[in-house]
Amino acid sequence: MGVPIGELIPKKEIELENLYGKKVAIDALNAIYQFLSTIRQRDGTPLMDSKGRITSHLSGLFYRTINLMEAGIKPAYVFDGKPPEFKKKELEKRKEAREEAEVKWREALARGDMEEARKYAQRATRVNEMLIEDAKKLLELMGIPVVQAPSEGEAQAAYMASKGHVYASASQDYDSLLFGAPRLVRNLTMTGKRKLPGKNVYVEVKPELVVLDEVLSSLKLTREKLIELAILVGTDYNPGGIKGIGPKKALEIVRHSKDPLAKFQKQSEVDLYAIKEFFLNPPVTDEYKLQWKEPDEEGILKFLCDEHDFSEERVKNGLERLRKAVKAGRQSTLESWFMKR
DNA sequence: CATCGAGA
DNA sequence: TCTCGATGG
Repeated sequence: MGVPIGELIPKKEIELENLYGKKVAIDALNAIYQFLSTIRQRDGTPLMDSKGRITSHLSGLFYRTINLMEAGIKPAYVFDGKPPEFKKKELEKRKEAREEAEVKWREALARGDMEEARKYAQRATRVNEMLIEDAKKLLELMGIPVVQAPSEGEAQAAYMASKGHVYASASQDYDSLLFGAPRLVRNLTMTGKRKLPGKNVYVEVKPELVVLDEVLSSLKLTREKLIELAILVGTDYNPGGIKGIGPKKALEIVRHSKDPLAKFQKQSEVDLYAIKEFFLNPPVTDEYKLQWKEPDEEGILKFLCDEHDFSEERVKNGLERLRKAVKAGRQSTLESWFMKR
């Protein structure tokens, strides 16, 4: 699940309003996972239509995207392409963890322990091709740009941000910083009240802004050194990192060593230099169009209500808000265009 | 995640 | 008007 360097990263809480008028590239899979794991009943069952097809992600995408648009934020969703070969190990590890969680989910259900059941159900969250296709279809109907990354979505989002085509990359993970995103927004798809795991306590979750330059200057590192640090503590491509090395130690090592990967390469099964190269120069594409169009309201009603049993009243209400938000966005884009001259 | 409505 | 728990699909 991304790089465990959160404790080293300076970040500042912001308000949604601070992102008014900004375009952001959202890591679609990251968002979909969040929706799938949080939008559930208390026993952990996800939302489903009458045919048993999961709809939690559609609900989350639909309402959250509308809320972002209403806040004047223009989201583009970036979907993963083919994962790099050296991610296989991590993907297998995740699959095993999910299968284990699924067993525990069933056990907790049988005991009638709903709290535990929900916890493990969340961990058992799986994303398949069908879910992705449905998500893309909904976003396209909504007139929201869908970007297909050749490889990692985070890398593509970072590229778009570094080009200045979007203000920031949005994800829970810090990987896009390694990929060179000048700005990262966290908590964009899960802002609001959230239950703390374990305790029955709710906290207000606000979006966080992470600025790459500030990260680097506060840690006194270059981006290359930050990548090396990440590789020492573990990335999706070398899960677990180097045994016995946590963020603190890793920071010392990369600060003082010219080539920190060298002495750890022999005790590592994976090619650490290949990982570094991947973070520095990931496959990305220029083939994307960032255009927010009028939603296809009839298509959305057909898709969400007829096919997936959403409430017509709620969807129509959402569409009304979306239509207004798109119009307001147009207006503000036009204004700023005239302001520049 | 979101919305909704009951009850303070 | 606000908070909270249930429900949505």
